[in-house]
Amino acid sequence: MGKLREPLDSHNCGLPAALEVMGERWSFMILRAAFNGLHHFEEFLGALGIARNILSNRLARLVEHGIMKREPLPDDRRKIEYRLTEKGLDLLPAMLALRQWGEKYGEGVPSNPVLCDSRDGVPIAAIGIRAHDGRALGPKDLEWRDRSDVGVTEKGDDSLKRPVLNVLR
Amino acid sequence: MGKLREPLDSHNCGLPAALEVMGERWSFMILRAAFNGLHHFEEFLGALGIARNILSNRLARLVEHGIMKREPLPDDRRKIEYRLTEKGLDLLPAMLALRQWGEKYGEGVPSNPVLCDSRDGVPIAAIGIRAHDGRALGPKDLEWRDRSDVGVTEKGDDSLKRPVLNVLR
DNA sequence: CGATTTGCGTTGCGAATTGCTACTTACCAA
DNA sequence: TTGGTAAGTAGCAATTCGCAACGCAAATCG
Repeated sequence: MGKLREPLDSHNCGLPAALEVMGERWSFMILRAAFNGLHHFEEFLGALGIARNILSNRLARLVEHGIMKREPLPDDRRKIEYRLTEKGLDLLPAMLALRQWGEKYGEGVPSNPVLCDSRDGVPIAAIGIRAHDGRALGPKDLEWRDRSDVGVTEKGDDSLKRPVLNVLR
Repeated sequence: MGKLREPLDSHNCGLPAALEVMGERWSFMILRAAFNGLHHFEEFLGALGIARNILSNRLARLVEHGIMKREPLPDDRRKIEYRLTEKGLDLLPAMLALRQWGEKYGEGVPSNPVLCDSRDGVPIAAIGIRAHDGRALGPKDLEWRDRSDVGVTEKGDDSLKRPVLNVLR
């Protein structure tokens, strides 16, 4: 039957790579705190209910993977500033998508604060899937295609195309 | 800028709610497998390198939280079909955002298969943050605002003051 | 029919991870 | 010097993970 059954390991998917760090407990919560303006060990410690050794471990791991950077402050050399790197900032869409999902299905938890367009102060749109030209796409507008088949044929060989909706039913 | 320091617990953020299930190990990988068309216990078991008891536990938990549904097949009552629910399908944007991030910063892992617009077969756009009207936003176009401040006109512009809850989808 | 295989799940146990609490080291301030 | 703060470590209990073996009902085979 289906020829398109893939190994699912990290050789053909960025998801395992992403989860290597962000899949660990507290990673996303630490990141959220960082996005909300926290920068110091004791701040994270107070805001999340995390144990010291775990926080220490996670921060080291996030730094190690280039998601946060660690630099001692010159004016008080006890203090260490943890800041998001570019790589860390790039996780914002994933984090917001997760948060919006949790908010949609959670027990009436209206998230706060809310991320807004600074131009007009209006909250951002829901994170969603869009076509290359920006059109919003729903589950029925989507299909998995083999990478080698992408762009070359438009309506030629459909043998490698799979509708996403067969997942639903 | 100093006023916006929030408790970060699950009372004002959907992220902890989302992580309650999806933060556990293997949850995202199981979901990815489901999105790729796997439906049965032994299929998941073979595709991911997961232990039986863990898979059993995770599937039960995903079902328990309404992310997947479990139904025995009538033609072979040994077989159980695990399928994504609507709630599970709604995790696709978050999963894709994570995957794209992992792919961007991973060791040259071009993900396969690729999600495409079924209308023209072109791969979808990168998951990103957009304004309510669809404009793509960068990190510098964003600001956190208290929920009570959104919708009540800012900068004297009343044309956009309608309370935006779920603009898109 | 009886024997074997298949699909899904459970149990037991050692290993790894987490969490709690106390301790340490470096620094600043009086 | 004394006291307090910031970051990190150490020890130990509790939880979770992972592997292998076992259980069991439903299908399949001879």
